[in-house]
This record gives sequence, C-alpha cells and structure tokens, in this order.
Amino acid sequence: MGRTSTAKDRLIDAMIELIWAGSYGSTSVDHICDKAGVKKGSFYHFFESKTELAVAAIEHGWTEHRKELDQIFSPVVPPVERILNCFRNFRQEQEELFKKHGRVLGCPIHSLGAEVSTVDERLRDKLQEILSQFIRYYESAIRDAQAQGSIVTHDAMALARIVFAYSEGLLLHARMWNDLGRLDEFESGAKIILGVKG
Amino acid sequence: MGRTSTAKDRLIDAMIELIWAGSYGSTSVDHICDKAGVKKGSFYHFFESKTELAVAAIEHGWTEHRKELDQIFSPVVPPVERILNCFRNFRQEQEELFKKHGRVLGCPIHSLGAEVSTVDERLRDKLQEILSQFIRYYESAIRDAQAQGSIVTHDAMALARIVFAYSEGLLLHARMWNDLGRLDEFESGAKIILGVKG
DNA sequence: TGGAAAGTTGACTGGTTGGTTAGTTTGAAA
DNA sequence: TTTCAAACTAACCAACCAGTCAACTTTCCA
Repeated sequence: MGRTSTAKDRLIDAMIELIWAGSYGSTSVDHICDKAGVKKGSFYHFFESKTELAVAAIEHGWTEHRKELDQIFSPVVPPVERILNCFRNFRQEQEELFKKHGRVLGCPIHSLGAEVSTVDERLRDKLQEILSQFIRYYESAIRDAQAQGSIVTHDAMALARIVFAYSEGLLLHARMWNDLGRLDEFESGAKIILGVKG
Repeated sequence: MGRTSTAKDRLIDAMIELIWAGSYGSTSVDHICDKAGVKKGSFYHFFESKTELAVAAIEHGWTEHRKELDQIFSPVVPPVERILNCFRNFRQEQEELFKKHGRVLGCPIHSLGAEVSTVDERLRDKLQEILSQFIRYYESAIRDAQAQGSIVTHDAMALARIVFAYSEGLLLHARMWNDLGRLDEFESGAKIILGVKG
C-alpha cells in the first residue's frame, strides 16, 4: 500500500558514514539529508529525531557486523585464531575506510560512546548493549582456548575485558594519529595479553 | 598598565569542566561564558576562537597533571609500583569527579580525541603531543622494571603502548557504564599485561 | 480504475551557534 | 593625579540548528 522508498536506508547509510568520518556533533540533520539526497521533511517522516536515526544507524551497522563476527568466531576455527582473525579483520576494514576517506576512522561505537554517553542516554544505552554483546565473542573464544590449553588460565571474563579495552584504545590511537601501522601491533599485543603458548 | 583580571583562568577552568562532563560539541561559547561569569566580548578578547580556548585548556590541564605524574613516576619508587600507583591515582581522581558530577567522566584527552581528531587538526595535534608525552612515563617505568627483572622482557615501547591503550579503553568503559568499579580491574590487568613476577 | 496509504516537498519556525564591534570602565604605573 | 593600555560590556550579525507542517505526488491493491 502506498509508494515504496529507499530513503530510510539512504539516511541510515549517510548517518553511519558521517558520524564515523566526523562526530555526532559535527553531523547535522541538513548534512545527512544532503548526503542521502532526501529532503528534511522526509527525514522526519521516517525518524522522529536525530537521536533516533543514530540509534537505528548503529543498530543496523551492528547487525551487519555481527554476520562477519559470527563467521570469524565460528567454533570450527581454533580459538586463538578467532581473536587474531578478528583483529586482522579490523585492520582490513580500516584499510578500506582509509582508501575511501583518506583517514583512519577507528571504531564508531567507541568514538560515539566517548562523545555522547554523558549527554544522550538513549544512544548510550544502545551503545552499551552492542559492546556487551561484542565482548561475548572474546569471552567464549578465550574460554575455548583455555579449555584447549593454548593460553594461560585466568578469569575468562577479565581477560576478555582486557583484550577488548586494549583493542578500543588501539583503534582510537590509529584514528588520532591517522596511522594504519598502529593496528599491526594488535596481533603481538593480543598474544602478550592472552599469554599464548608456543 | 591596564587592569588585571582572572577571567582568562576562569574561562579555562570552565572549558575543562564542560568538555569533561559533556563533549566539545555540546559545549557552546555561551555556556562557557555563563559558567565563567564572563561576557562573550571578553571571551574573544582573550581567545581568538573556541578551538584556541580548548587548546589552552587542555594544555593547562596537562601542565597541572604532569606535576602529579612526576611524583608518581619518581625513580625513587619501585618501577612496577609507579604504574600501579598511576592507576590508583586515576581511580581516585575519577572518584572525586563522581562525587562532584554524579558521573564517571573518564579521560578528557581521549574523549576529545575521539570526537575531534578528524575534524579539528589544531586540537588533534595538541592532543597527540600530550599523549606522546604521557606514554613516556610508562615506557621508562617498564624499562626500569625489566632491568630490575621484576617483569617479563619484551620491547618496552610496545608494552607501554599496550598498557596505555588498555588504560584508555578501560576509562572509556567506566565513562560509558558510569561505573567506578570497572577501574578496579586496572591493577590485575596491568599485572597480566606486564607479566609481573611473584 | 479509484481510493487511500505512504512518500515527497519546500517553505517555515524559533532558538542557538561562533564570532564581531564600538564604546565604556578600570586600575597600575608614571 | 593623570594617563592609557588592558579589561569589560551590550547589542548585534549571519549562518546554522533541530524540528514542523500542510499541500502534493506516487503507487499499490481491492
């Protein structure tokens, strides 16, 4: 019933790109509309506020990213490899973004979280939810690696949190220094933290 | 010659507080002026732009913080203790901010960096400079610890970067979850990364 | 084929943004 | 006590902000 449209998806794509390349604050509704080729009236036909579009955008981005993560963290893959492959995937993704934007953009969830978490609780809750899900990938891989004896035994949750915090810190530095090379440390860093044997 | 004034310092203090509690984007020149009790005309008498005040503010904050760090990282203190004390100092500082603002605020350099580094190169350069200085504290403590045989031997710079990225990731999570408890992991996390013996 | 649901449009609002300016007040030094 | 540089003030600006709305167009499907 009624006509169909791709405007909603175009708005979501534009929002992700603009936030990632800049920040939430530097991304205005007018910019988003221009980039998506959508008039402002249509924007507010599909989303009730800028915050709501941001929530929809990161939710969509995460749904897409999860598909990749489910493959990377497949139980078929040796557990330590899962984590290293995840980092290699980060590196590759950042390389593609660099080709496109001429800049290392880092992790949008993390950058957004730093910016808005004291100011926009709707967004903050959504970001928390996603990060809480993300860390479970590390956690289960670490548990499997420990069961298999390929890394040192420690509280798996604690180790997962360290690896997670480390990866976010590194992605931020890569963004701040606009330097893909920083991401090469991922692999050796993860091995040190996890106490990979052999 | 001319009258004296504390307005410049009041502006710097207000800027630090507002950025820390919120973000660069959520902090308007009007807000800063209100908080500092300074009229906008005076603002632009002392600073040529909002960016310049931000640069002055983080520069001032860093100068203050360095005094503390120089004590914490005194060569008199055992090297591993220096790092652990630094983390204890983070935790204590965040506790005080929590009492004042009812929120965990994390590291302003880091949050600002995530927000503005693709957008404001003047600010980005200043933040880079500060972080580059900060990491040297870790680096020299790690070198001393290795010389003393109290931690595993690895490239000191690489270890320093891991510890640094980890601490920033953790501070961000504490901010996002508004949870001081996350900072308790600092000590055990650092010991795992550094391979503290005994 | 007609009606109604869904998408589109452009003009509009009131408030806020970073920044400017011309003129006034002040107080430290001479 | 005069002087004048420095500090202060209030009114002002154009651009931009998120968000509104009523009229209009398209397209699905009964």
